[in-house]
Amino acid sequence: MREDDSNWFSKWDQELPSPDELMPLSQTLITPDLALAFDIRNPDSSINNNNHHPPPPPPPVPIQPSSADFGDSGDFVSGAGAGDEPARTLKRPRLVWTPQLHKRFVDAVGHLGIKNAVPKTIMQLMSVDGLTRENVASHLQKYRLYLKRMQGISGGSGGGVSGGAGLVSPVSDPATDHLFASSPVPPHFLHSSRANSDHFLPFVPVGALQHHHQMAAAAAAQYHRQVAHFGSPPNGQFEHPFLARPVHRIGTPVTTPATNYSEDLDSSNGTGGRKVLTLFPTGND
DNA sequence: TCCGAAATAT
DNA sequence: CATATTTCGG
Repeated sequence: MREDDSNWFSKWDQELPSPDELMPLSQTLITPDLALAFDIRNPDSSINNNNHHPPPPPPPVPIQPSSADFGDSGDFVSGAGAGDEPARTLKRPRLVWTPQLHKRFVDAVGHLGIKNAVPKTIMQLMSVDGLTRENVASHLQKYRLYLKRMQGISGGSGGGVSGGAGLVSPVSDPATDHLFASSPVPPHFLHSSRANSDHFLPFVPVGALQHHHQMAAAAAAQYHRQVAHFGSPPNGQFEHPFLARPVHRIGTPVTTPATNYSEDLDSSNGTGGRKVLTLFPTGND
């Protein structure tokens, strides 16, 4: 009996290319644009890490910077093309759920249990800066649908598919695998509500008690449209998250999967270019 | 207030 | 078309 028999995610460790996931849950979700805006560049060479104060200013509350002119309609800054002001009207761009991010999501849900898997809790457990409840809620919704779908198909509790050829696909459904299908799904997810508070979790709710942080997040000027969009293989391993900077680690002799390429995919799509902020996990997942 | 699903936008 | 955001009802 292995000790990890109960942990379904333990398997992932082996499957995952980077088994070095020993860090407590705590990812600083930052958007590239944000990082750039904040001037958070990676000091090449040299270990940086200054204990000195953190980067300038995470402008805690960019929102409502000055209550000088609001209150009455009239500020329709519609045009503003070039130097737009991100100060007000903070419209968060689109969130890109990367496999890694999704994994975290599933992790949290798995440990909480479907029953307690509520957006707020999940969000807190994930401890991902920048992630908001809405984001999680939306994703959670889709996730539940996905689980239900898969269960209905493979479960076959209904019985018989009389007449029509049932045709059940064990895994990887062409119509279902867009993101969830590629992510590990806890087997015992849809169990009946079970008493909670039993899953021993090696999890450390770091975000649970966040220090006094005041909703830092987004805000910053968004200029260039950086779309880091890495394609996702149909049914292959996830690719490594693009690193903001080549933080070459000494080890890693082999590996070095060249699969990581940030090609500039021309956004010549119907809608044209789109600005998307991608949250990247700090570290490897 | 928060969660859940629908509706809407991209 | 798929996915994420926003709105609406409980």
